[in-house]
Amino acid sequence: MSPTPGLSALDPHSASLAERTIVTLRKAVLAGVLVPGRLYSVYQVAEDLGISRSPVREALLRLAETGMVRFERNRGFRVVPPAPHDIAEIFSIRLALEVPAVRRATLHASADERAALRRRYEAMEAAAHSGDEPAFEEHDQELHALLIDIDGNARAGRIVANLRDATRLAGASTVESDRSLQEVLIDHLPIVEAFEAADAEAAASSMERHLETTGRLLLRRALRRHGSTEDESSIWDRLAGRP
Amino acid sequence: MSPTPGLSALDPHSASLAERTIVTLRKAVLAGVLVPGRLYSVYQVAEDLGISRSPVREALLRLAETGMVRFERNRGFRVVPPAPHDIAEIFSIRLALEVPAVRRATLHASADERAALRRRYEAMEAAAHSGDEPAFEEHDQELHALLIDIDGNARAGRIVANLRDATRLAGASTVESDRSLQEVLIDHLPIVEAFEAADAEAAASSMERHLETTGRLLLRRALRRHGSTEDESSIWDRLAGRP
DNA sequence: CCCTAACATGTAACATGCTACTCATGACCG
DNA sequence: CGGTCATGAGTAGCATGTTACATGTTAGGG
Repeated sequence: MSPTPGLSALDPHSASLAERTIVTLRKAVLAGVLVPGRLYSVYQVAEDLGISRSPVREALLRLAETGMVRFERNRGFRVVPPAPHDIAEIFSIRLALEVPAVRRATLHASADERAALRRRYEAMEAAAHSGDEPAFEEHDQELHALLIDIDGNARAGRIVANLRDATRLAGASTVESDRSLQEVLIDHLPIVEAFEAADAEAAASSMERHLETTGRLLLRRALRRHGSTEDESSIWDRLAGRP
Repeated sequence: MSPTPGLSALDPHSASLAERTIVTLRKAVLAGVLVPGRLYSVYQVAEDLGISRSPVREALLRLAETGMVRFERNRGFRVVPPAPHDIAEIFSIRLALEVPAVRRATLHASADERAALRRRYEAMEAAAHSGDEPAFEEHDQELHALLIDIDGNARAGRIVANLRDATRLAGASTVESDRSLQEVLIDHLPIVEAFEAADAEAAASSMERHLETTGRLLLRRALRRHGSTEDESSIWDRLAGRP
């Protein structure tokens, strides 16, 4: 059969409804439409979205696995902001995965990949200058994702993406109160520079520093929000310490 | 379609039905009741188990997330044995997570926890001596789980458990062909000894050695099964290398 | 004989029905 | 007045109905 160039596909076959619902619900949570702590029902959400309960339940189950949401049998479900301990767990794992990933990625990156990372960083930069925080967060996420992609470990990529999701609630709208976008931006710069210079060790240690400062910051916030008097460093060192 | 003999009876009577179905299906896969490659349907499995499609679908979706199973829209689902690349991915992640976890666990373990680990090892030992491979595998899994438990990172524990599951297919019934239970057992001994001696560095490096030898072994097997001529070390180093 | 397309079959994905449970409320009793 | 218990509303979890689609089969045209 003769191929028909230019007629490849009408969009990547629209994902399943459940899949799209995950995205929708994530946005709703981040936008504050779904308030942490309040009790919701699958019933109600399905009606609001104009779809049936099945895909909604499926989406929520997925989000429940990341810890973003918790089901209460015969009661409903809640959006749960991550507790301090969760933050520490998450960043401990991210440190373990992303630091070696960046080291390997730096060693094996192609010219195209270097250019792609640079473009991501410049997108972050632009978003920072125009003060577009949602876009900034988006590009931040994708920069991290790209590095893991280059490393070639798709599973690790999915794990890290899920972990990031779970922490979004702890950071999102309060980023600017503690740290300007500029500060977060320059936190990433050494990673990108070391990556481009093919200095794997420098890239790895830059990533380590970046994740540690970000993690500790979010941990402090979570402790404050919880009204806990516990010490940040003791929790951090216990779970994410690297002696 | 043909029935699936040997697939019946939901084991424990607790938790949700979907949860129990996950366990049942995992066992069915490991026992070879659900054959890799063959096309099954939710409909059929539900009937064999004497329950409805909902919990079965939910369970399969969970297993699909770990990569143990793959859905094909409007076709059915398959059990997929891990490809060589998957094995390398999985062990790369396990190395990243378990090595630091053991290091921290060793530093912070209580006397009770030391005793518990010792008991696990002795259980492995007993299973090895009596040649009970399923029990051996079980205790092996639980020894690793216990170490992560002691580290206190529940998320990491779940991640590693899922990864282990995904590789079970690659190892399971063929352990003895390449390696005796005794060999696997003594592979664990230095970890336990270092743990008891509170020598964190030794425990970490023993774990690293253990995971590397096991991972490489399973990788070789997967390559052979795939009829691939690719080099074990090039794949391994690319994904799990630690320069 | 090859190619095409209508058709039949079987399925995941989605929609809807049903049930046992949780919990708030308030009447009733000590 | 405080505590117990019926009761009713509302839900997750499970069961079942429905739909759109991917694929194997086969009839029909060249």
